[in-house]
Amino acid sequence: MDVRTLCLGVLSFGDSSGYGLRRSIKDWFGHFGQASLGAIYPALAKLSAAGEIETIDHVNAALEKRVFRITDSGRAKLRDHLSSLSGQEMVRSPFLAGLFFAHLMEMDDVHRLVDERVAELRGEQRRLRSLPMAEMTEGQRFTIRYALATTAAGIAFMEREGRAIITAIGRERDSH
Amino acid sequence: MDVRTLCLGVLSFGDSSGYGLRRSIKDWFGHFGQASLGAIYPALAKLSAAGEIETIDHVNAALEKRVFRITDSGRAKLRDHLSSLSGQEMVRSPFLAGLFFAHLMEMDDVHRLVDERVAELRGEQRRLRSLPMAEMTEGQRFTIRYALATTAAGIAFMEREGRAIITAIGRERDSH
DNA sequence: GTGAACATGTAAATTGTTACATGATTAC
DNA sequence: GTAATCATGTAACAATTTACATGTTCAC
Repeated sequence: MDVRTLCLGVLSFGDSSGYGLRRSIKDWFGHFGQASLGAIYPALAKLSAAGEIETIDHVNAALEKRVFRITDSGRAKLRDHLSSLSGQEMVRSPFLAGLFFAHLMEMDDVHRLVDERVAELRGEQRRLRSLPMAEMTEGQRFTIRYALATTAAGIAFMEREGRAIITAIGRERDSH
Repeated sequence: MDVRTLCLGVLSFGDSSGYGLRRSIKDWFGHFGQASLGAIYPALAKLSAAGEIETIDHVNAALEKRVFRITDSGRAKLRDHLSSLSGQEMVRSPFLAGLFFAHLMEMDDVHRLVDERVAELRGEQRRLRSLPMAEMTEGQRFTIRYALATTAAGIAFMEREGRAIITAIGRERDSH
């Protein structure tokens, strides 16, 4: 799902500003997609030009704020994208990349990487648990349970082996 | 890790052609990074221009094949990149995106998505298990165990809830 | 009053995907 | 002979990141 579709996805639940979209994408979609502001605003411009979203007039002189609403054409486009999704997952993990090349790194950096990963996992767990599951559809709850299951497995693994790998890498280094 | 660094990473283990790099990245780094041929060849051109890799002369008139070798400067660059890695992970999951918006999809598409995800997970598990862990460094083995742990959690979850979610979404749809 | 969060946008640069274009080798 | 795999590269296009540039509102 690219940024354009992610935006349509959020807007299918209700109107939002560009800035609000960033928050929503981070908070609700964090476990399967992400988008930065610099990608969102151009995406919004393209969606507007294509008539898939429209700007809602809105009374606020001081704070410059544009609110967007998805159109019927936009809803159709979203459905369109959904029907062509695949089951693949793309993971980019600087953490695992670092560990894979730990033999070329400073021990301090390896240590930091492990600590950061644990913090990230716990943060993700917190985010997922704070989502209002009671108000969600079956599909939405499913994605959260799935993400919680893999996150929990990551945390359990790190708790079991996170400390040990540091000393193991150190030992391996000494023996060469 | 971008494609340039991924290439340097493979080449730090031994010489390779552009085509061979694609295979190696898929087979060894599949759990933390990916790169297509259309990205690898331009990356190789840039690395050559920067003197971080060099072409090895090589006797084969018929089959056009260039073999690359990492230089000292390339090894330094790789170490450089490694020291600035972070513990974040970026996941792009069309599968979870689809499930999140299952209420807008055809049931057939949801079904297909679930089946594809299970197949992907099993394929990934097979790939990870086929890697020669005995010949690897501690860090490399760690990345494989970590990936196996999260993959196994994904498979277990799908086996537990994969069938049920289809019927649950169907029920939810009927009741509205 | 100060810092965080809210708010919008542009632009340069980089990055990457997909398709095109071509041809050799290997195993069945 | 034919399909898969090996092999290199380009080009059009799409997408994204990061930094720049500016200003408001709110809570402490």
